Amino acid sequence: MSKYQENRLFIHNTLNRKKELFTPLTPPHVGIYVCGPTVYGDPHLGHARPAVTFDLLYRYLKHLGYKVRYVRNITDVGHLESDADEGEDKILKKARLEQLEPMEVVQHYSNRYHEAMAALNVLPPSIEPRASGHIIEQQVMAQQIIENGYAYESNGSVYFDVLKYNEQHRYGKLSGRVLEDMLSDARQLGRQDEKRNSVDFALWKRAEPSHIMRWASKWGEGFPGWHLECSAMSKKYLGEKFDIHGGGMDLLFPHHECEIAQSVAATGSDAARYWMHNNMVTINGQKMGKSLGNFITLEELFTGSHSLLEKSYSPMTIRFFMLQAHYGSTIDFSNEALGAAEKGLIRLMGALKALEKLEPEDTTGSFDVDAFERNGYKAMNDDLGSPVLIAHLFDAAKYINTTLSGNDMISAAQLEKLKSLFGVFIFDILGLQEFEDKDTADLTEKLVDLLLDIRLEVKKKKDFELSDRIRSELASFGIIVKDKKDGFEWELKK
RNA sequence: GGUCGCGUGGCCGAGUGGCUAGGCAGAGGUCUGCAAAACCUUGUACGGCGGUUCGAAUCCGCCCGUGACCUCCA
Repeated sequence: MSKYQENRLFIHNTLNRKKELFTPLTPPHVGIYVCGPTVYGDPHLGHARPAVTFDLLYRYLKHLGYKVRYVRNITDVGHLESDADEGEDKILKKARLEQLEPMEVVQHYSNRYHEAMAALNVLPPSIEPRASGHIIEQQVMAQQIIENGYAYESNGSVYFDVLKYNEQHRYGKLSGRVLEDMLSDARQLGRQDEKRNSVDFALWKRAEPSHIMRWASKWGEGFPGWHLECSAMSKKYLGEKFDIHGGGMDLLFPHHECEIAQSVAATGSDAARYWMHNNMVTINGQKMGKSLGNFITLEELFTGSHSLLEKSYSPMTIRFFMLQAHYGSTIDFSNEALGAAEKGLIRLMGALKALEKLEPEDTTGSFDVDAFERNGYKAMNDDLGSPVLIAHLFDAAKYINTTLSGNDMISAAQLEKLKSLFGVFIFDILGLQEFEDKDTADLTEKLVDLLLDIRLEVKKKKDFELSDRIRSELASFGIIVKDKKDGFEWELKK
């Protein structure tokens, strides 16, 4: 019996705003599509949230024994800067500013993103498709939508006919919006002459002569619209109907609403069965934004090089901090909160190490390991309740420490099971890693220097027994000490 | 203005109609040459006002505060 048959996983489905029992379309296979980054800048805190959230989902589903295909795209074309002006592509704009080929920008920031995700121990997805690599698929889908009567060509661009679509389907079923309200609330937009209605959105956009990211199409040279890539690529790799679609809450409207409309218009299927949305990140209670001056990249966080940061925070601290909040809640970053998370993580990892030192006895200790197991899974089954799972881990940590200090005991069976569960929960599911301090190398240097300084003092006192012992023990670790007239040098032997 | 969400002890953050969440910080103690760690003990918590109920922080209404989306955004 697979684990997924024993565990009833409930996930919050944005489609009806309720927690629903997760049942895959074709078990044991699970298909997930998550909206990835638009690669035009360094990865920041906002990128980490969905990445960690859906990494947790991915890890848990795999742990339960599902065979998961996890598709997370890279958007390297198609996000318009603004609908009101020239509609300049973000990546194109960045390329202009930095005098680069657009694909250079894309490659550079894709690499940066991957580095940051690896540091956060976010597993790479099964497939990471790029929008620019799926122009044909997007054109085909746009054409299908035209043929089905839900899109029209206008002056070299193709627009989705939202009003027409809404006659037979409900545009707004995901975000809870009502088309009439949107129409009455419509703002005066530029280029509206091309669109039949203000709410229509582009499937294909004509490229102005200055636009260097362009592809040939039957409608002329242009580039794909904002939302089409995800519909086209999810269909290609997961099929017309798949299990879970994820992304940030900010994408709920219009992005995901448009995806549903496109999929229905093209194939008749509304694509995903479960829609999951992670909530946003705030900094000191404020939305993170470039204009607010509180925009923190992951590298700045890891190195502490931002004026708002009192110190650096390791990738694992960031990951742990995010997991201590439920993915559906906003999470506020502050030095105080991060510092608390860091200490908590150290405590947890300390208990993990303490586990190795415990000596089992014949008597069973007070901790109910079976209940710990049940409660851990129960927490995860309840819409990925990582904060509750972590709370249970802290309870276990307390028991481990109490036992180590001689105030409780543990049987061999308990110990074995606890070790196994700690491994499963901490490493497999939460995806935490041993605390790898980025300063470890620096620390080693300082430590050896300190030890050799002390050895110098010892030598002055002619305690050669101790000084020789320091040298030979260091040598046993591969550190070769070379005495100089007035000091020392040392090196690490390969 | 419209839509949706949130408001929990010094800080972060779960939860839920009646039973200790947890972490960090604080206080007292044990241990200790000192310190740290660990362990033990400790906190009038649930925005305000009404209502439903035997009982609400948990359900309903109103108000206040706050945030997200409505334009690109993770």
